[in-house]
Amino acid sequence: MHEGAADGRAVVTGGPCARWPVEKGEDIRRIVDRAGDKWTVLVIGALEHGCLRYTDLQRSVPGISQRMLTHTLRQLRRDGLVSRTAYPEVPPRVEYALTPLGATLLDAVTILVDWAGTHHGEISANRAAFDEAAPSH
Amino acid sequence: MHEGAADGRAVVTGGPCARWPVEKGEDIRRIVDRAGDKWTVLVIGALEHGCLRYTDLQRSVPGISQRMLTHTLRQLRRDGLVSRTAYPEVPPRVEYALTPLGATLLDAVTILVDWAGTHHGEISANRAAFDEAAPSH
DNA sequence: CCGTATCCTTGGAGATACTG
DNA sequence: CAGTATCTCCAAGGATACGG
Repeated sequence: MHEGAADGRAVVTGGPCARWPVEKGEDIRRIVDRAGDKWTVLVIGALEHGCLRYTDLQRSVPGISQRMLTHTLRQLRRDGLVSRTAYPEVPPRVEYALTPLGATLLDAVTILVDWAGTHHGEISANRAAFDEAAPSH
Repeated sequence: MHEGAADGRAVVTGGPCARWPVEKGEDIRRIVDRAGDKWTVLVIGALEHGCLRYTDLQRSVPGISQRMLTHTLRQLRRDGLVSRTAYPEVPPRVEYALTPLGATLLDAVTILVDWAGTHHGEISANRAAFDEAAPSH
């Protein structure tokens, strides 16, 4: 880390630090991307209280399309975040539930949601003020 | 909204609970959406150590285009998450920094990133196993 | 009931070129 | 240096219809 630049010139900004999940953390970036995904968050949120079946999930996550529900569930299963249990019954029944790993993600995501809930008012106010200052451009 | 259906039918799964950020929490949903945004996360991550100027941010967040950097910064400023300071100098200089509010978001997001880092290996393994079990379909 | 397959639209995002 | 403006592309996602 060659900061400091002891030449008397402007040092203010700190330079290219980026010890964060860039470069090397491509994988992590993709995971965060998925974890922050709109439908992902809502689906695992819906599974917070226990297992749900397909149609229940559809009802629990208003606005989601079959396509997206199926797709999201597939990703989550693939990552081992939710489990799928199919009962070979006359009217087919399939239940989805969070895995232990999925539960830990729920925790992390809940923090973010809580953050949004806590500061939602402040942010709205900020937006209003900003838009006020910059009418349309 | 004609839900409820008090007809005594199947109750197993818990029904449409969704005491989560659905319906009413449209605002929260949008905030989470933004907070989970790829570039947003990377930009505030880059600002973790202090203020940076425009070009420094470009270097700190490899792969970001000017368009996206400008756009992301605008959103963040609008939400009051980062501040912008322009110095009226001969070669223009503009510095961006996290606001206190932005710092709290960084905390929340860091938890998610840490989660990704912690379970990244496990997830990769899960994916491999899943893809193994379902070759192409 | 539980999905998969297909079409089609929208806007997110990169590349490029230009101003203050 | 610090952006803005414009074009284009592509893929995420909704609607719909069908299969197990």
